[in-house]
Amino acid sequence: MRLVIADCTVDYDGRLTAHLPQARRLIMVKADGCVAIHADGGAYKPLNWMNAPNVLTEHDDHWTVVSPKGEELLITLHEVFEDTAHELGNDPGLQKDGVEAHLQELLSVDPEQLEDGLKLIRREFPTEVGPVDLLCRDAEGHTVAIEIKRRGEIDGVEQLTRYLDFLNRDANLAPVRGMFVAQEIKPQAKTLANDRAIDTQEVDYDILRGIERPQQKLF
Amino acid sequence: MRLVIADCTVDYDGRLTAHLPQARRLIMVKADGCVAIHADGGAYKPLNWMNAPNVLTEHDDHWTVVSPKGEELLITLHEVFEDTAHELGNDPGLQKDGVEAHLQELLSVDPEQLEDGLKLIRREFPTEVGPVDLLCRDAEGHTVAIEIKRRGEIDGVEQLTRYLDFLNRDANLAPVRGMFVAQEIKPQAKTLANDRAIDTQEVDYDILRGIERPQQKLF
DNA sequence: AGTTCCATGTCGCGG
DNA sequence: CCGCGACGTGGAACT
Repeated sequence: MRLVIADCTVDYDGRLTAHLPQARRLIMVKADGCVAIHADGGAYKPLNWMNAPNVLTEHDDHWTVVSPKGEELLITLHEVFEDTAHELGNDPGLQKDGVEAHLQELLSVDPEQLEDGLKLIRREFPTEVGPVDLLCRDAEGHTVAIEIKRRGEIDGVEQLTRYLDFLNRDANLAPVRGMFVAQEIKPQAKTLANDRAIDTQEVDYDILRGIERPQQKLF
Repeated sequence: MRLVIADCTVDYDGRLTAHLPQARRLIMVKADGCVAIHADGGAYKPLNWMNAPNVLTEHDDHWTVVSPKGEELLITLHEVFEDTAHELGNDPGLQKDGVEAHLQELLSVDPEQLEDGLKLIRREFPTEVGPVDLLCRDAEGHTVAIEIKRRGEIDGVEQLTRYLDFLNRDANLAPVRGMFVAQEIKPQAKTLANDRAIDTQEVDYDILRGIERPQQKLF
């Protein structure tokens, strides 16, 4: 990884056209060839960047970075204050916990957490417009399509609505009702779901995780 | 901006729980207090980060970064290879061109680029489910709701469909037809729009921009 | 390669 | 401060 601190001007021409006036910034060049221009604020997002793969060419007072997709970055260097490089090696990578896949897994193990008598038919049940997170049968034998999100927003309700449209065309499954499940459901999403007779339910990840391993709670 | 190259182990506990095994990485601390842990690849996104505001506390062999929202980052330093700091000052910021807002502006000036006889009623016409980009009246006096995207995908068609639902409940406006406009419309979006009797139209940003300043083209 | 959907999305704007 | 939509979204999983 190469780190350059410099007064620079930057021009980007690709998916849009953008320009950075002269200022002191960090230019980061990673081993995979990607380039990022950072200011001293604005979270982790750079002001400007080029994703790998790229061809970086250094001239006297400017660099050009060109991607095979026709994007181009021109970095004009007015004064360089530091220019260092370090071998970091391959990173073992991030281990995550607590995302949607895990929520889905927890609920597929025990759908009754959502409603008494609910039994899993299939996880990731395929339809022509994509897979339904959980397809279940309720206590009365009716089919229930369940969409799971970490955060329930209007898009998720639309997605479930499309699934329901298609599922209800299948005489073996119809009538199919919908259930929208998330750790947190936004008011607008709740309203839209209601309007379409889709049940909504908020779930607590920590409680579900606890339920998954009840033996750990005995002591 | 402070740049540290070090062998480190990182634990994050916040919106999710995550862990980074020991490896050599860049730790970037910006003036606003945000922290990012970068590997030597993976585009501009860091492996792990904390957005400002934060409290960073340095101990002998580890740092803790705590945000007021209850997120926490623990960086254990095994060996430090470089630790530098630079004053960058405030950045004048990025100047952009070519995004949706600009497309909307160009088309609002001259809706006839989309269809002969089309007249603007209002830009960002409000409905209960959000603002319609352009509301127009066509040559026959009928209302047309126009949704503009840079890239036309299925979500945009859904969005326009919701607007049409609500607009058509207004007796002063109904019947309202829809037009979906983008620089590029994906096949699936086109199919869905067709199925719902929504016109689709692809526009060329450069041509529109040229049309906006016809006087410049006279010479 | 093309498409879909998730994300610790981030960012900016309007209420 | 929250809600909502755009983003040069990026990235992964799947067809």
